[in-house]
Amino acid sequence: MSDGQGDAGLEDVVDGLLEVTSRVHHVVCSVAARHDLTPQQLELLRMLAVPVSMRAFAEELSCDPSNVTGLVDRAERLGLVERVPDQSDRRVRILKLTTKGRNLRSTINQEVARSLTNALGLSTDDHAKVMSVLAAMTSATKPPRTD
Amino acid sequence: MSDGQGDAGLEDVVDGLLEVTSRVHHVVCSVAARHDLTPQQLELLRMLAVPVSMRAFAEELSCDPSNVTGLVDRAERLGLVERVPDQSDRRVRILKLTTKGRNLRSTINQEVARSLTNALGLSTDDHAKVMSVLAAMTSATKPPRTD
DNA sequence: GCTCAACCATTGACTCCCTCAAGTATCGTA
DNA sequence: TACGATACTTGAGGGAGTCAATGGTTGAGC
Repeated sequence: MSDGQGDAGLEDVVDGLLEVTSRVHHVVCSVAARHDLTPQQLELLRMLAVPVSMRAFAEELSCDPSNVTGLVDRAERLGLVERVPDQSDRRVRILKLTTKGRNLRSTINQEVARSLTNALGLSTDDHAKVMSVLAAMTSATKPPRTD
Repeated sequence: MSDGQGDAGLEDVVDGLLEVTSRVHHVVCSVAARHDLTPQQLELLRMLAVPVSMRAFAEELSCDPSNVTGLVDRAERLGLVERVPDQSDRRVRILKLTTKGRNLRSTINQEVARSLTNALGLSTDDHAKVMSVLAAMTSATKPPRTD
């Protein structure tokens, strides 16, 4: 519509991408709600496959460290995660899932996979083709630079 | 890892999907921040291509109507949107972009498209292949049922 | 025509998410 | 040992979101 015809399909790709993103978000919220979690708490569980420091976690999330404090406060209150003091540096707290947290993480991962499959019809698609498209997108630039 | 080999690739597809979703979200937040908007305000602009009632908007967003009130309050304060009383039903307020809102919407759409292209390497991909994958996902089930 | 249930939008109370600015404790180094 | 960096926390403040309750409006039945 705007300039030529070179990018004829780009607008559609962008719209499709945003639509898919919206559906994924919807699925994630729905699974989270089922377990009385916020989407952020669910994301915290997903990211804690391996213990990390508060600092490292804030960087992975690209957010302020003080935000992680609050996030972890609430997750700790739910008994999902614990702060373990680092042996070599007493300033550092290592975030680790509790047994309850690990179990919930596993359950949630399964439910997210199943719900996404239903919501997006993943099972009826050619996984290889889908993967190649997704892989191309995520490998384009390693750091999530936005511009 | 879990059961057989039938779903061998599903876990990877899910992970890839969540990774792409995360990157898209990051891009959207970044574009929004550039214009002193929250991601939700940006989404509001995107969705208001055509005027709708508060009620209809809440349904599109799958959220409580009172949330829309707040969202629109802030957008109105920024001069991006206005509430127009409906002629045929005086309970209803129609949401309409102002000229400023329409201009910003257009700018933002371009910026989102450009940033997504950069962040996900869309330009180097085969648009047709990407579109066919995205279309399959969004057409799988019309209503965004999550389960 | 009048009444009453249903409906649209708003308000207030509450929680979570998030950022920024300060503050505390610890580390590493000179 | 003193000092600048680093890791985390705290407090203030605002947006996002839900729920319950309220006011104005509509529409259907009597």
